[in-house]
Amino acid sequence: MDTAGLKVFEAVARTGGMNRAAAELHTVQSNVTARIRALETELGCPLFERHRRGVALTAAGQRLLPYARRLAWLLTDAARAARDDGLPRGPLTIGSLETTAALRLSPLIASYAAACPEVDLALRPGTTAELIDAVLDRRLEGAFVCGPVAHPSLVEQVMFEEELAILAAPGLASIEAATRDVGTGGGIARIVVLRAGCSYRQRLEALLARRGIAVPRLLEFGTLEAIFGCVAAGLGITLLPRALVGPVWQSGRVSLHRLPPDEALVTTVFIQRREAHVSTALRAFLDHVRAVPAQAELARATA
Amino acid sequence: MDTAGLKVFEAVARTGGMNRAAAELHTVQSNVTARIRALETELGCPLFERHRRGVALTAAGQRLLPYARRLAWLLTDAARAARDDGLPRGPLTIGSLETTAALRLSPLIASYAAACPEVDLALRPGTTAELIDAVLDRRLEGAFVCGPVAHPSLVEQVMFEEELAILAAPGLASIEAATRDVGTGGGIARIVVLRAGCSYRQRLEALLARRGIAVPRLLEFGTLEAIFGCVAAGLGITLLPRALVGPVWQSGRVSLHRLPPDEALVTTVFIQRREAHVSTALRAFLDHVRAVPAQAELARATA
DNA sequence: AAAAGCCATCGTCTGAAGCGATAGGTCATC
DNA sequence: GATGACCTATCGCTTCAGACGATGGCTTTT
Repeated sequence: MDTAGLKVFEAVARTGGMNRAAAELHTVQSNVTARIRALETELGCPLFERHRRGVALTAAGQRLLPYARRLAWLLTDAARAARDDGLPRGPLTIGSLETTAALRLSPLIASYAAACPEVDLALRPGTTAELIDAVLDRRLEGAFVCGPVAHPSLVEQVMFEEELAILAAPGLASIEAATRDVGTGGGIARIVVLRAGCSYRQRLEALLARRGIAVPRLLEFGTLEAIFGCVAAGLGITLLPRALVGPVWQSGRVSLHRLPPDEALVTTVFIQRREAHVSTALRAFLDHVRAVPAQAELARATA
Repeated sequence: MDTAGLKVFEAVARTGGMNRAAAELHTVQSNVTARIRALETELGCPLFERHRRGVALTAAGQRLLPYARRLAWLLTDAARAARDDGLPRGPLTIGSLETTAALRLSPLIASYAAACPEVDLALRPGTTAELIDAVLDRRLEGAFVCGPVAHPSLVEQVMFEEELAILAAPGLASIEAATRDVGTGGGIARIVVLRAGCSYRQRLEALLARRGIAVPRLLEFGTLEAIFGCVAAGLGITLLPRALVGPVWQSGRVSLHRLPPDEALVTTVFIQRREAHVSTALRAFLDHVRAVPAQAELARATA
């Protein structure tokens, strides 16, 4: 049993046919048949049921398939690990919540790019659920998401702690006033969220529910700037990290209502696949993320 | 890059020479050289430094080596998983603390062997540290050890909860009396432990230390029966699961001193390698272990 | 100086595996 | 039911990766 044979097996399983697998592997069908037969002979049990319109995995094949996939991943990881000489370089694709990117990462990207010019950094926004899927699928080396995650094939480390706050139109004296306005509706006051699966949406809905306010209608926007403008214009309220106001947006355009700590505090964690190779580029990025805010804190403290 | 090449690489790295690796792999040296060269060409970086007396791994080779090992393991796991048809059979090698084996597992082994006659069960005793090493080394499929373990490449599940108690010679009225006797020494009273690395030894020493008693001299025996006889003869005290007295040994030969719950309770966990194939034989064994004590409890409750 | 041990290289040869063609089966359409 | 589309199994041919054995160069030991 070798990797070549398992690659053929995986392709047949995925495409559901030996002809299709042969086309994908740039070889001929007879070859695929022979490899599968050799594999079946070696294992002593059939891996596919042959049907009129293709093949289907047997139980043994289904047991083997995840190993074939992991083997292929491990092989690419091995090559990457061996070639990685400790200097940060090459592609680095990580994901992040939109808010974390705006508030925490964007100031770091320029300095990271300057420190590691050989790295091609890609930062993909998404919701926590989307990013977890992408990391599990190996489309991302890791991601900043809303913690805790507690997934058995992921490891997580706490990177930031955010204080969430209600953002509403200026002039509303309290959360209660803001939420009452949302509750009564009135045609203009709604809750404004970034995307349907946004991590902070459930939190805002739960928060309103605890105050006896039915979840009102949603406004959904693709960018943080649109949300901010919308809130400033008095169209609704939203729940976002308090620190976004000030460094990212000028204060005064919205009123900011703080929440009790148990409702306000969320951790932002960085997730990676367990047992995957951590590239030097990623390690350098995480070191950078951890180091720079600490320096900023230090500067503020000594100022 | 394929498994054959990586197997050669692993053998060269382990034996430290191409000739030695060739002998081990039942091939000729020129072949090994060629495979290594091909691997180095493909990866674009040298894997070995050639010396007078053999070869040494470069940094890249050291990065690659763990992947080569994991690949070989994954391959054997894959074959096992594919061949495992859901019927418990084949070899099953697990480890256990001596006390857990005596108290919990020994009554189950006969019924498990009857239920799964095709399984060749081997139960290896050891200390927690030894068993953890053996599981990590893949010499054991899993082991019953003193929890919690909290090792990143192991998963653990709580299987039993034991109440530890001090066993001493009959006639000692209290723990204090027993420990005082131990503390004063007197030439005959010592603490008796199974083995140097025994899980309960540190616990007993800590327990004595909390009572202000310096750790006295040790008596060390290879079997539980020897310890029991030794304690019964008044040579010292020991710390063992309370339930051993009664089902396993006749009571009356020793006096049993209970401890407060925070000192007495220990969990016995079953550990396995994370992401290793769980054989049907092992799954059946764990089901058996979980099911039979429950039935015994039930029988006792309805009696 | 001789021997032993190590790795690199080369030419030879074999066998695993790729290729192409063919056969045999089922299903959909006419 | 004939035909064509589509699938897998099998066979003979061919090719190339890789195993083999011999040789050479190097260093250390005796």
